[in-house]
Amino acid sequence: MTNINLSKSEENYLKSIFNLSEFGNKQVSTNSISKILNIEPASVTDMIKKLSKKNLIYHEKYKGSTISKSGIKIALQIIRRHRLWEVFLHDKLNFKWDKIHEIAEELEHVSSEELIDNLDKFLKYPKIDPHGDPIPNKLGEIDFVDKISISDLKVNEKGIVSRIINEDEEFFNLLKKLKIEIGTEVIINDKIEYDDSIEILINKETVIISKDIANNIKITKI
Amino acid sequence: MTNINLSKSEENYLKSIFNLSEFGNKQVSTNSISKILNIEPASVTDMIKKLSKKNLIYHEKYKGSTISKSGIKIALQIIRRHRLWEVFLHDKLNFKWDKIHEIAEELEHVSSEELIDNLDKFLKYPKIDPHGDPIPNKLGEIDFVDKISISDLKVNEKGIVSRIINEDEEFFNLLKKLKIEIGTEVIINDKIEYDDSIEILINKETVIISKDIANNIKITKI
DNA sequence: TATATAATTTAGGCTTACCTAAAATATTTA
DNA sequence: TAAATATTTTAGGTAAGCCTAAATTATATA
Repeated sequence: MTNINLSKSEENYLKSIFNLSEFGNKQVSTNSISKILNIEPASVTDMIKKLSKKNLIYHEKYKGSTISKSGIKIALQIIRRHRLWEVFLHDKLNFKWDKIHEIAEELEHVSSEELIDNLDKFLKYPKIDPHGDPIPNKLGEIDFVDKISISDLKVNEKGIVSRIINEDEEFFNLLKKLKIEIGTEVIINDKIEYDDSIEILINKETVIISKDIANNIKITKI
Repeated sequence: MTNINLSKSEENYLKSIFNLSEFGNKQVSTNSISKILNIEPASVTDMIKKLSKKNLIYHEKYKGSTISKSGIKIALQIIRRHRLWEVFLHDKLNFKWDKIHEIAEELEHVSSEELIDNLDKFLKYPKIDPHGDPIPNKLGEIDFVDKISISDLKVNEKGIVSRIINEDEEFFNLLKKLKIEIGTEVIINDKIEYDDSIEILINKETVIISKDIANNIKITKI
């Protein structure tokens, strides 16, 4: 079970396929990979063939791709690297929440296992990254929590912000404005039927957020 | 004066050419680049053309290559990244002296300037890396010191080990055996004419080292 | 200085990872 | 369900960065 050495491209495809597959459970279309990676469908087909030959994914012509057990294992390692670097960049190098993703995209492809394990130790084995996403451990084990977003709460229910899905700078700025960060307590005041927007109470202030925003903020119900 | 974005290959060539040129002063042969990078001379010629077109080096057909001002500037930035990462790996992640080079070879190509500046700050602006090599600052300024090696000392002269040139694991193990590290005080007991080996006193122990070993250990005369 | 040898370059090829255009297949809709 | 549309694949092409073999130029040596 020695680790195969994958190229940066192969790693990026595998990571995207894993993410799109919802932890390996869904078949992934060529088009969706194309969109996420900003690469033409024809090129995606090429890479799908390559990854299939390496048994990292299974592919049914014209139907879609499924990630294999070994593919998942590798994808989780890449995600582990990415999230550990994000913790480092945020906690140690004082990067802002919205800048870390881009740099971690590069760092995640430096593949020394010893490097990542030592980094993990140095950071004192963090469980989540600065976005609240769980960090897989050395074995690829990961906590599957926080599947609830603000929009899943009912009126008067409470939650603590645990994870931010959208990593764009604009979204980051919005959250800053709303004074929402990981750990913030949120209470649902009202759900507005007209457009599914939600009135919430944060830090004693009432704000209305759209359904889309609410979907992007995961919480732990309390 | 925006930074050109170079590929990993281009960066490696530029760094090698800079190193071989002795800070830009010497013309570098195609063959010497080929040997250092373990790439066939014909391929080196290809890349030389590419770097020439970008004005990072000057090339005279069949004669050799000289690194340009802007080439030097970029090379120093790559060296800066490499050495800062080495400090991080050694001081923060507790990597052994002989393992850091290989990993830093990868990390040095992650080119975010902000990343390197923040790393520099986090490490408290170190002046030398774990091998004793000086770290260029943000502007590419570098201390040119430690040009003297043990073999340059005369009998009875003293020095403090400041820099280890050879970065191989074997050399590292040898130094460990000899109890030589950066900061160690060395006194020359005798110079043996027969093969130019040198008898030195370290930590009250007398050892004889070959001229080659002595050449690879730079010192500050005291 | 002529010749042998060494260094360098040119020419042509390969793989990776992308592309566009066209063909094949699947899905939606009338 | 047939036609229109969307998705996916195939075919053929490109640039980067490497390769080998052969040609060219420089250097060393007899």
